[in-house]
Formats: sequence, structure tokens, C-alpha cells
Amino acid sequence: MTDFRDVLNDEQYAAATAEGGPMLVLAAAGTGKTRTLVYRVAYLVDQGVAPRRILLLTFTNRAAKEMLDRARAVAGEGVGGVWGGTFHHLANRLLRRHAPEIGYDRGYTILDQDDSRSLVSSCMKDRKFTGKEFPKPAVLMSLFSSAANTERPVEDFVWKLSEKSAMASEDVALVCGDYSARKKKLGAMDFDDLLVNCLRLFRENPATTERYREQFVHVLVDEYQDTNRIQAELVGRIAGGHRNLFVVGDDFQSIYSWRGADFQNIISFPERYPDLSTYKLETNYRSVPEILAVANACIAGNPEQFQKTLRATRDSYRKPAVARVRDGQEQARYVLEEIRQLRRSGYKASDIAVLYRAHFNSMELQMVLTREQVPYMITSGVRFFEQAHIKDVCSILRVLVSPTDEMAFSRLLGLLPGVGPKGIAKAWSALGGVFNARDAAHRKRVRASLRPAAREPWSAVEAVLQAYDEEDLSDDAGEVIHRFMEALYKKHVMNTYDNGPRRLDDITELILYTGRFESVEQFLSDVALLTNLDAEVEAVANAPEDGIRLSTVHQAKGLEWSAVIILWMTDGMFPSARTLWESEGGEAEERRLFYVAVTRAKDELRLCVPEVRRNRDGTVMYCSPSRFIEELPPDLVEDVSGWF
DNA sequence: GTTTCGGTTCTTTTT
DNA sequence: GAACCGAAAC
Repeated sequence: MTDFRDVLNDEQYAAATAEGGPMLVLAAAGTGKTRTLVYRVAYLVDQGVAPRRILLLTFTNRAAKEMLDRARAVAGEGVGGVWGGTFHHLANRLLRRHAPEIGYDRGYTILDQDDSRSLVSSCMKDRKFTGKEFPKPAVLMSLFSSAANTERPVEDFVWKLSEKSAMASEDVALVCGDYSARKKKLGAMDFDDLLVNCLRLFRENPATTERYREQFVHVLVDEYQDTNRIQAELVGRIAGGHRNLFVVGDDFQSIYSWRGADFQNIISFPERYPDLSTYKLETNYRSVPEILAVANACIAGNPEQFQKTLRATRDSYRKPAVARVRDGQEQARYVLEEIRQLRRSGYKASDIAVLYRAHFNSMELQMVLTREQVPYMITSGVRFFEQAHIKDVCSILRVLVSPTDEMAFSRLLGLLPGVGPKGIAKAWSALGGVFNARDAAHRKRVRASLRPAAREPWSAVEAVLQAYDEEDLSDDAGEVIHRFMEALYKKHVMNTYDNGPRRLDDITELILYTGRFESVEQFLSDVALLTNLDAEVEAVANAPEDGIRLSTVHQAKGLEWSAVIILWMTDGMFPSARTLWESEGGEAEERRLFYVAVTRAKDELRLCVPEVRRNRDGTVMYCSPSRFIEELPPDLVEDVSGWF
């Protein structure tokens, strides 16, 4: 058995082996937060707590998996029984069991962002809110989400719409109501519904609540500063019995308020739990002192935070560099040159990351890296599981599992040649709003409603649907997808996309990925909740060659690299102009985001400051350097401008 | 009457 | 890219 004292410092040890009750661990960046959580889990298992009575809530599935894997290495196989995952996963798991208690069917489908958006779009069209003067569906969607996550009426958020918007606040509420009704009719929940409904379950059903309160003797929450109000209440209720609530977080790294996260949750934690014990982790093992000096300086001015100062343990090295470049092109060339330099001095490609505020910030760099054949990895704006081709092949599974899933049906039928919106609507009404793909009569009815040119390809799809029962494929999602690909989809991809082969590779990956699921239902239930980071873990594991990592700062949270280059440090980009005017605490949050970016770096840090931004029409826009650069004491950084 | 195709415009952050 | 719009093609 491991002696925890040998592997943890005093701060970490105190937290990991504490007795119980409410506990707040304030863990600054790079101070071994994950390590502490891992050993906390291992310690509890070691102490004889049954793993199934431990609940570990994390921000991503990747984090949960990593922690449990590491805890297993310390405390043995028993750790496998710990409940670990994201809030959405927990909610989904509970609702699959208890949905009927709040008036839902157990087999509800989960709408991902893409599905939600098109459903909102369809609601807007029904009310004739179409045209340039109306907000985009995605914008309305975000209002609905804000309302759901704060439990306030949607009218409270219409101020976020542009003043030119033609939508009155009653109209917004109307569409919001329609959207909820449509979801109910489809038997579907969006991401927010999962949380909201899970909370409803707890509020309305004391018996169920009691059952889980009893089960979970210990509740551990990672990244507590990024929980929203619903999540905080969920945690509070579920841990309300045994009151062993262990929350870990860093208010400096709260960067999700636009998604409803309320860092008051962590700030006011001591008031809500007066009997808590607090632990601070401030010893940083990751970064050289010069990088920590920049991190400490940039965050110091933010209001309302727990005072923490990163203490360095590593030896002095070089100062972070600020490179003032002309424009995006020059920035890309600078980054390329720096990457080559770092490689020459011995860093592996996978030791280097380029971080930025928004995905489109990396376009120029991507072009340069591609041209120069520098391998790189990127998780783009579109999530793996929301790409068109992935959703296309999943639609046949969805149709098999849920007869009321109109969205999947539309998607599937739209793949047939010569079938568009009208053809789909005709078929759906011929079916009377229910398509049971496993019923031969239903399949025939679809066939009859199709125009002749589409019937032949539909027969091929029918054969796949038929085989589902006949050959009992309900435990093999991969096989269904494979057959569908052969029957129809391969041809479709090759005719539709110029990067067809790559998309087919993705699908092959997906088929492999289905192997870990026991049934089509289980696969579908999980797939909507998988993030691109989760998918990427697989991709990276399978990739023979490593590359430079390109990432948004948000996606880089929790990760670290030897060398980090940050792009577009200009006012308007970083901090983002929109955030500044859209929300009150915008600047403070952007500053925390910058803090997160800086603290990803172990040895080398470069900050790029372009002077101008080129618009599409060729005009240039002058940019002032980011206020985050300007407010740094000049002696903390080295100016390397003019290297060219 | 429908579907498809080609051109144009825009791009914050994510479970 | 992908969403949207108008025009060509079926």
C-alpha cells in the first residue's frame, strides 16, 4: 500500500486524507489539483468506503476517466465501481431510470446543440419569424439556455439581443414555449433539460432523493467554480444526507459564466457551509518562476476573489516573450519560426501548443502549417459527433430505436437522391407522425410515398432496417452503421463532399468506437454527451504521429505543455470585444481566461501582438495591444519584436 | 413544383 | 466550412 505522505506535499496530504464533512479545496493552477482528487478517491477506497458509494463529478468525461484510471493504479481495481462523469452524465443516468416520475418516457432522445438549433429554427419558421431582421436561431437558443440555467424567465435575457432585432420580448417567450412543446412531443431533452429535469426529480420526489442521498456517502466535485446554479443545487441535495461534500476549484479559473456558471457558488460556499474546512494549494510544480510572475501579476487586479499566490518550486529560466508583429500573416510566420526553433532546441512537437481566443483566430496559421508540412492537431469548432456525416450515420440507429424521432427520420430520408424538405414532409404525414422502422408495413408506406427515383436507394436502406430484427443486431451498432454505409452512405459521401475519403475514415473510427457499448440504445444515449475532447483522446491514442497542438483557451483548460504560444493578444480579440459589452463582469472573466492560458506553460511562453487586422475586403483595421499585455509590469516580459 | 447547385457571407467560448 | 439565397435543372 502506498504511503500517501511520500507522494503528496503537506497541503495535498491534508486535503486528501481529511476526515469528512463539507470541504473546500482552493487549488491554484498547476498545484496538483488532479493529484489531490485522485488520492482522495484512492484514500476513501483504501479506508473501506464501497466504491459505488462515491460520486465524482467532473467537467469533462476525459477528466473523470483520467482520475479514475490513476486512482485505480493506486488503490486497485475496486475503484472501477466509483460513479464518475459529468453532471450531464449523472443526470442522464438518473433520468434513464426515473424519467417516468416526472412525466417523461425512459427512452427520451437527447438533442445536441445542432438538433436544438434546428428545432428552434423550425419553431421560428412556424411563427413566420424569418428574415434578416430576426435573431438567428442559435442566438435565441442561448437565451433559452440562460433562462434554463438560472431559473429565470426568458424575458429577462432579451436585452442581449441587438437593438435592431425585430423580436419583441413576448415573441421570444412565444418561441420558447413552442420549443418546449415541440421537445415534449418529440420525447426529447436538450442539454439543459437534463440538468433541469434531474433537479426537478430531486425536488419533487423525496423518496428518490433519499435513495441517492443514502447511496452517495462521499460526493467529490471538480472545477466547482464552473458550476451553475442548477448544478450547485443538485450537488447540495445529493450530498445533503451524509454531508461529505468535497469540492475543488479555483475562482481564478472561472471561465464559463456565459454558460450560466456562477462563481458565486464557490465564493459563497463558506457561508452556505459554515462548518466547512478549507484547504489551499499554492505550491506550483508546473511553471518556471518567470511565467508564474506574469500569471500572478495579470490576475492580481481582479475584484472579489480568494487571495492566492502561486509559489514557484522550479528554477529560474527565461522571461515570457512579447512579439509585436504586423498582421496575421506575419504572426503565422513568426509562430512557424518559433516552432522550428523550439524543435531544434529539443522539444517534441507534442510539447508545443498554440492557444487562441476563438477558433477562427487560427485560420492563417493552419494554412501556413499545412503549406510547410508541419503536422498539427486541432479540435475544430465543430464537435466530432456533430459533424454532418457522423450524424447522418447515427440517424439510422435513432430511427430504429425511437419511432417518434422526427429529426432522425428527416435526416435519413433527406439522404436519398431527389428527396428534399417537401418529400420528407409528405412521407412523414403519410406515416401519421410515427415511423416504426422495425415494422415492414411502415417501411412500405414510406416507399409508396417516395418519388420513383428514390425508391431503389430506399430499398437498400430497408434491407438494413429489416436485418436489425432478423439478424438481431440490436447489440451491434457498428454492424448497422457498416451495412448502412455499404447500402447507401458511401456513395452519398463520395458524391457530396470533396473530402469524402476522410469522412469515411471518421465513420470507420466511429464503428470501432461503438465496440465498447453493449447496445444501440446505450451508444445513442451516450453519444450526444460526448465532447470532442473525449473523441480526440481516441484519435490521439490511434495517431501514429504527434503534432503541434492548436486549441482554444477554453479547451486547453486542465492541460499543460512545455511551450505555449498565444495568438492575437489585441484589444477586441483577447479580451473579446463582444464579451466586454455584453456582460458586466466580462473583463474580469477574460482576464481569468488569459490567466488560464498563461498557466498552461511550463518553460516557454510567447505572446503575439499583431498591429493590424485585415478584413475580407482588403482594408486594414488597427488594433491596440491587449490591455492584459499593457498592464503587465514591463520588466516581467522580454520584447522580441523586430526579429524579422 | 421540387430539388440541387453555385455563389456569397460570416465566424466566441461548450456540456 | 456551413447557412442562406437565387437560379438552373429535373
